[in-house]
Parts: sequence; C-alpha cells; structure tokens
Amino acid sequence: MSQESPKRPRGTALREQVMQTALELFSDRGYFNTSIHDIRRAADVSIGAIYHHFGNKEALAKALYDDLLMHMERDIDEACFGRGNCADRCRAIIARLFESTAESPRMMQFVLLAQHREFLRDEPPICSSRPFQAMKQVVEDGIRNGDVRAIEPWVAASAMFGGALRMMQLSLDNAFERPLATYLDEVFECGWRAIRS
Amino acid sequence: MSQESPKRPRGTALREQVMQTALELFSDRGYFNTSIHDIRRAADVSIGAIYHHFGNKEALAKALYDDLLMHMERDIDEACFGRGNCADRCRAIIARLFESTAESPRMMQFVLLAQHREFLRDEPPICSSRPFQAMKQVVEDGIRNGDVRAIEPWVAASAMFGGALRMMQLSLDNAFERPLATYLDEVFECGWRAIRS
DNA sequence: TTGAAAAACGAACGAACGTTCGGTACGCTT
DNA sequence: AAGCGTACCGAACGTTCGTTCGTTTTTCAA
Repeated sequence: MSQESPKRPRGTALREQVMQTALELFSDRGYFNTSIHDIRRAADVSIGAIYHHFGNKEALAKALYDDLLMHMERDIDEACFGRGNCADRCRAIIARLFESTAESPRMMQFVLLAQHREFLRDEPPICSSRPFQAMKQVVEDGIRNGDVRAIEPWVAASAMFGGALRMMQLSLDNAFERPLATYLDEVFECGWRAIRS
Repeated sequence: MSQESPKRPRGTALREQVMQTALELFSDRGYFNTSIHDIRRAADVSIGAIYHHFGNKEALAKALYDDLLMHMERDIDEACFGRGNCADRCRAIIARLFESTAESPRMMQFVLLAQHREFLRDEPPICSSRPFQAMKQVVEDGIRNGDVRAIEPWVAASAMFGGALRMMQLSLDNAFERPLATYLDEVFECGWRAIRS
C-alpha cells in the first residue's frame, strides 16, 4: 500500500509542491526577489530535493514556464474545439483567457508579465510561443475565408486580442472593481468590429 | 572659464552619462542582471560618483523611470496639441508612440516591459501613470461628445490603444521585418473601428 | 533479507553584489 | 591665501545567494 504523506510529499508530489510554491513566490515578488532558500522554506522541502528535481534555479523557472504555456495552449485549443466560425472562436478564446485570469491570476501574471527573458535568456519571445501563434492562426483563417477584412495578420491579431490582453493586465493590476468577466461582451464586440469585414 | 571635459564629465553631465548607460544596460540585460559595478565600468565613472548622485541602485532606476515617463507624457501632450477631434488625437498619439519605439527602443522597452514593479516595489502600476491616464482621457472625451460609442471607458481605451501597444511590443521583440510605422494606418483604422459610434 | 539505486537532506562554500567611508580634487567666496 | 562645501574616488566590507557534496533515508526488485 503506497500512501502519499501530506507532511512529506515524495516523488512527483514533491515536484509539484515545489513548482506551485515557486509560482506563488515568483509572481508575488518576482524571480530575482525570490531565493532558493525562500522556496525551500515556503514549500517545506530541502535544498537538496529542489536541486535533485530541477538542477538549478533557472531550470525550475523554465519548467514552470513550459508547464503554464502548455496549460494556456490547451485552454485555447479547447475554446476553439467545435467552433468553426472565426468570431465564435475569438470570443471563446477571450472568454477562456478571462476565466483563467480570474481563477489563476498568478499563472497569468507569470506568463504575461514575467518578463521571462530577463531570467530565461535564450527563450524566444512570448509572441512566438504556441498559444499566441494559435490565436494569430484563428484570425488568419478568418481572413482567408472572408470573415475578416484583408489586413496584415499581425495587425489583425493585435487588434482582435490586444484590447483583451490589456484588460487582463489591468485586471491583474487591480484597476477594476467589477469582475473581469463582466466586460467580456464589450471587449469582444470592440475587437470584432476592429477586424470584421 | 568653465570647460566641460569630454573625458571626465562633471556635474550634470556625469549624471546624464550614468542614466544613459543605466538605461542601455537595464533594458538590454534587465535590472537584476546589471550590477552597479557594470554601470561603473560601462559609463567610465566611479562607484562613489554614482552613489553621490543617486544614493542607491533602486533610486537610480526610479530616476530613470520618472525621466522616461515624463518624456512619454510630453510626447502625448504634443501629439494632442492643436487637435480637437478624438480620432485625430488618437491617431497622432499612436503615430508618436510608434516613432518613439523606432527611435528609442530602449526607452520604450524600459517603460513598457521593465516590469518595474519587480524592483520599484511601491510604484503604482503603469496603467495609472500620467501618460496612460492621458490616453484614457482622450477616449473619454470622445465618448462625452459622441464620437465614440457609449461603452466602459477602460474597455474603450484598451480597444483603441491595446492593439497599438501590442504591435509595439512585437516590434521590440523583432517580430517584424518592415518598420513599425508602415503599419500605422491599419493599426489606427482597427482601433478606431472598434470604438467609433 | 539484502543490496543497490533513487530520493531527500542540509551544512558549508565561494563568488558576486550593494553599499560604506575615509580620503582627494576642485571651484567659489571672503 | 585660506576656508569651505560640493564632487568625485575606489579599496574594503558584510551579506546574500546559488550551488555543491558527503550523508542519510526510502523504495523496491531479487
């Protein structure tokens, strides 16, 4: 009988414990204001365990970043699934992003604001990561079948999702009193008016 | 006779020398990857001089940040000057921001991407800084006199300028081959369609 | 039961960092 | 000339950080 001790998580459990703690500290105080010793203390694990699982501090951040990007990509894929229409897809993507921002603000904070290139030096810019490429692809498909005006795809993607992303940042900065989701209709309407044909 | 030595700048000249060097290093490698000793070496000044003028590292960053925000605010004010029309103002603001991004990419990088709250802990979020408030104000005026649809001001401002700001970030990440300015017409057109009545 | 690999532990280390401080150089007033 | 304040200098300091590594504990197949 293999029991997972709540006090001293072993194996995969410890790995996830460390990653979750690291996410909290990194997004609250920033990567450089968080030491391995801080993570050790907050996660109640040993220095050795962290280095056993991740190798070094930068690799821990990279593992976290990859994990969060994967989640975000899955969210976007799920939002598109079963929707053929460009407008429907865009709306579903924004809705999903808004939900994630409300439910897991730290995750969004890390992905959007992490300024990851300051500590992941050779990581490509976030605009070329899979989830953002997928968003651009949806708009490009819209241009191809005529739902969207024939404009530069970068411009179209920025116009469609730029406002929504800004609203997410503002929400993370606590600029709003109402929940982010209550702005969904207006935000989508603006983005769609910007690019529809 | 007071002569300004080019080799060993004195007074204000040294101060600006340090700030310019700090901007280069901070925006190239990031605040935490740049040590005071790095700045000392690159600016060819002494440690003592830096501390004499700025007090400490964080205060140097703050001085830089305030200076750049002031520049940006002046840019926006100048763009609006003499233009009463909301659309004209918005277009002029985006044009000016695009110019600044092309001319002083490091300045824009620092202001937009610096993730300044990671090292300026008690600085308010950038969305509440003067230049961004000014952009929101232009759109609010547009709503008041009917040029812009009656929607939540935050949504309208994000829709009008969110796409442009995203394009600037993409440009700073070298996502484009063409100069940023060549997208100006399309970017403005998208933003304006999003919010015009 | 045993043995060896994997996981976890944490004291200790060396390098790098931000900052200090005792000092010198210079310009201006008296 | 003398006195004074500002500007500048840089060796040295104390701290913190990421990382190492010898050791202990756990797991599990044989």
